[in-house]
Amino acid sequence: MSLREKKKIETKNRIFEVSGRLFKEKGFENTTVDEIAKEAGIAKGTFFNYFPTKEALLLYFGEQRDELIYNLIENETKRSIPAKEKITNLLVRLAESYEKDRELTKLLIFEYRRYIGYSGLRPDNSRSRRIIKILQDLLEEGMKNSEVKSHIEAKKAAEVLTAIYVHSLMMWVNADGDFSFSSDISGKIDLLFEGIGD
Amino acid sequence: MSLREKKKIETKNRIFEVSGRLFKEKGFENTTVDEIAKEAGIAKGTFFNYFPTKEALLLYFGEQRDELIYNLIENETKRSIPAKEKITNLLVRLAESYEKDRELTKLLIFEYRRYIGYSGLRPDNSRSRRIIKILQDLLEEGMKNSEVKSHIEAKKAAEVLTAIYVHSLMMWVNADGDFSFSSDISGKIDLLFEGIGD
DNA sequence: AGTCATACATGACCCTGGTCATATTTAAAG
DNA sequence: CTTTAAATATGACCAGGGTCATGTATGACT
Repeated sequence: MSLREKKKIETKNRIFEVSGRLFKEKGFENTTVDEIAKEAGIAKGTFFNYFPTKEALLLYFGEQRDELIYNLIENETKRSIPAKEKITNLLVRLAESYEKDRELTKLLIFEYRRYIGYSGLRPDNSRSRRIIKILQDLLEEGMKNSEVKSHIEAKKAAEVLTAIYVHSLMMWVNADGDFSFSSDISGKIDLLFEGIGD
Repeated sequence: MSLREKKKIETKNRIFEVSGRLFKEKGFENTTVDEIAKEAGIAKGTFFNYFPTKEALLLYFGEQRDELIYNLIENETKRSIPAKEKITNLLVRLAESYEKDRELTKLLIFEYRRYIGYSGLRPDNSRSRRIIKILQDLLEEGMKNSEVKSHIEAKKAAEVLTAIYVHSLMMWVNADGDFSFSSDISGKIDLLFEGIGD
């Protein structure tokens, strides 16, 4: 590893850490790129060598967290409990991981979407793709164990679960602890498993 | 109505119409407040007397459309067909109303979420509250007609339906006509009505 | 009709995200 | 060791959203 590579990694990390701190202190909008650069000890223009836009910091934050969480969670889904419980635990666990940095999480959820919406890029959307894949696998496993009806389309059901999760997460993040995510989403997953048609 | 009130309404409408046209032509980001103001025949600073931010145009656009659509749709739900079909028709109808202005819709969906996220207010959230209310009413009616299980919590089920709708709408808007919203959401509503647990 | 208060219009200015010509540092080649 | 190439750093500058001191138009009151 050359000096260049080493310094590059260090600088990027320093920018990332400084910005994370400032976002928590003052919020995303009230934090300027200029002050991030100053605190990180670089020129403002240099910032953009590392992150293409201010919002890209949020994406990076999301990526960093994802790597950590999904590995933990994928291990967890290997336990021998019914599919429904696994799914609920997974989604509750996911939500809990956001508790520590609630403000950043809120920003990530809302700004991330804005960024995608404006960029004109077809969102790779690997994040929700990944959740859907995990849920789909769990559902297919549940089919093998006769816990999930075998004729349903697992991908579609996984998309429904993802929709429930995302929507509930947004309500929860906004509610500032006014209700229990766990019992809220459990109730909704119950509805899906049991069905509401008479 | 004084001359002042009259001119105020006219100016606001003119700004709104001009901006709507420019957004379609060039996109939201590529349209500047300066050119909107010029085309509307006002000074740039005057624009902000009518709309607090550029993004507020999107919210206003959403409000205007809502008034139109919900009235049409509330009438439609009075027909005598099963609850499930009513719900599906409602959501498909809602989505179809966005077809004409797909790009604006995409922006509106994202911007609306951002607005909620940042408002710091407990979101009155009248938009999704309204959808949830309509869906809840439909579900309760379905309970009376033995089309929906009577022991379920209608509000929670309505929230699940809303989550499915919003998530599917975003996927559809992003997919640029790569799949049929109608059959996608019908399949998901089927899953919810039938249940996936074995 | 004249005066005063209020609402609205204006455009110069400010701030911030981002750009890019220029300078500096590091690594590779001879 | 010297030269060249590539990578990175810098800060002046630009564009666009938004602000606000100043000017103008309208309405209410006498």
